[in-house]
Amino acid sequence: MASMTTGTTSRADANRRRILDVALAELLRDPDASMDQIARAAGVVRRTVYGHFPSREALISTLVDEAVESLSVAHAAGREGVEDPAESVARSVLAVWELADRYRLLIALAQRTVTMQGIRERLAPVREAATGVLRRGLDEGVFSSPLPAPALAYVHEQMLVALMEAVNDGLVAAREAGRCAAVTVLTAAGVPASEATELVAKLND
Amino acid sequence: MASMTTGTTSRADANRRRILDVALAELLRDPDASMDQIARAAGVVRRTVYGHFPSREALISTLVDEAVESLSVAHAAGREGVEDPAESVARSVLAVWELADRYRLLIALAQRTVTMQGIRERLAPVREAATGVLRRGLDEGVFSSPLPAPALAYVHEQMLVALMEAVNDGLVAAREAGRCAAVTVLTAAGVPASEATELVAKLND
DNA sequence: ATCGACTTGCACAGTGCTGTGCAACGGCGT
DNA sequence: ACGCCGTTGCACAGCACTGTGCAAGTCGAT
Repeated sequence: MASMTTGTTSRADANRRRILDVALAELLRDPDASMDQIARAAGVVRRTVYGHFPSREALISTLVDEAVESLSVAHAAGREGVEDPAESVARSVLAVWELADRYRLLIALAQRTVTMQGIRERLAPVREAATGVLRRGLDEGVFSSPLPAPALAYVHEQMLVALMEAVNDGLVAAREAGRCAAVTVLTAAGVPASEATELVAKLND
Repeated sequence: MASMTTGTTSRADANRRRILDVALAELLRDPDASMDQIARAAGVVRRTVYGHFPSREALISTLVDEAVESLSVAHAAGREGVEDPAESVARSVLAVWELADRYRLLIALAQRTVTMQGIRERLAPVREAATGVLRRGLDEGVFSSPLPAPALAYVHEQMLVALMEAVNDGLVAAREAGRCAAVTVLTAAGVPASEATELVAKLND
C-alpha cells in the first residue's frame, strides 16, 4: 500500500482496467457476451472478473458510466462560450466525433441486434436502389452533400429510425410524421428547406 | 382438403398466421424473447409453435422475409415512373412510412439493446443540452425544420450513428468523417448546404 | 524469507432455454 | 360415427450461463 503513491498502479488495478477495456469491446461486439468470453478476452479467469465486479450488471454499469461521462464532457466543451447556434452545433459535433471515433466501431455494433442484423442484411437491395437515386440526384446537382451516395443512404435510413422513435416518444404526431420524414430527408440531402417543404406538400395533397 | 378452396383458412393456418404476428411484436419488444413467451402471447403452447416452425431461427427468418418483402415493394412502388430524384426520394419515403408506421414501434425497439438502452438513458442530459441549442437556432431562424427541437435532436443523434457505420464500412474516410458529420447535421437542420460547408471548413482550419 | 493481496482452477447449485418424444384430446369434414 | 389433423400437456436430455466457495498458487513488497 505504501508504494501506491502517485502514478503507481497495482497489478490488481491494471487488471481491473484491462477487464473494463476488453469488456467494452467484447460487449459491444456481442451485447450478450458471457462473463467467460470477457474474462478470456482479457487474459484472465472468469472468477477473477467476479473478484472486481460483483455481477455482470455492475460491470456494464461501470462501463456505461465511463463512456457517457467522457462524451458528455466533450459535448459541453465543444459549445462553451459560443453564442451562434449553428457554430455551437458544429463545434459540438466535431468535439464529440473525436471520442465517438474511438467508440465508433463499438457503438455501431451495439446498435445491431442479431435480429436487426438479419433485417439489414436482407434490406440491402432496397438500400442499393435508394443509393442509385441519391447518386443521380448528386450528379444532377439536385442534391448537395459532402457524403458519397451510399453513406447518404445510411444516413437516410437511420433518420427514419430516429423519426419512428420520436413518434413513439410522442415528440411528433403520427399523422405529420410521414411528411416531416420526407422533408427532413430531402433537407439532409441538401435540398433547400423551402423547396423540400413545398415539394412534399404538393405530393401529399 | 377439398374445402380448402379460395378464401378458406384452416385453423392451422390461422394459428400459424397469429403466431407470426405475435412473434413479430414480441421479438421486437425483446429480441431475446423465448419461444415460450411467444407461444403464450399467441395463446398457444410452446410445443405448437415447434409444430409450425422447426426452430427459433426458422421462425425469425420467416418473419424477416415477410417484413422486408412488403417494405421493398412499397419502396419500389413509391418511385416508379418518376424521373426527378428529389420527388422520387420524397415519394419513396412517404410510401415506406405507411408500412414503417405499422412496424414503427417494433423497429425502433429492436434497435435498442439492453446495453444500448442504458447508454441512451444516461445520455439524456447531453441530448437535452443539444435540444436547447437546436431550439434556440429554430427560434432565431438560423435553423429550419418541420420538426420540434427534441425530435431534431433524435435525428442528429442517429445521424452520427449512421456516419459511424458508414466509416466502419469504408464508405467514408475517417479523417473527413468529422467534417462530413458536422456539415450533414447542420444541413439536416435546414442550414443551406453552402453555408454549412463554409462554417465547418472555417472551424476545422 | 515471509506476509498479504491478488489470482487461479475446480467444483457446485441454480436457472432458463431449446428441441424432441409421446400419449391423450379436440373439432371438422365426410 | 369415424378418422384425421392439429393441438395439448408433460417429461426429458442437453446445453450455456450465473454467482459462489474454497484450496492452492503467484508475485511484489517489506
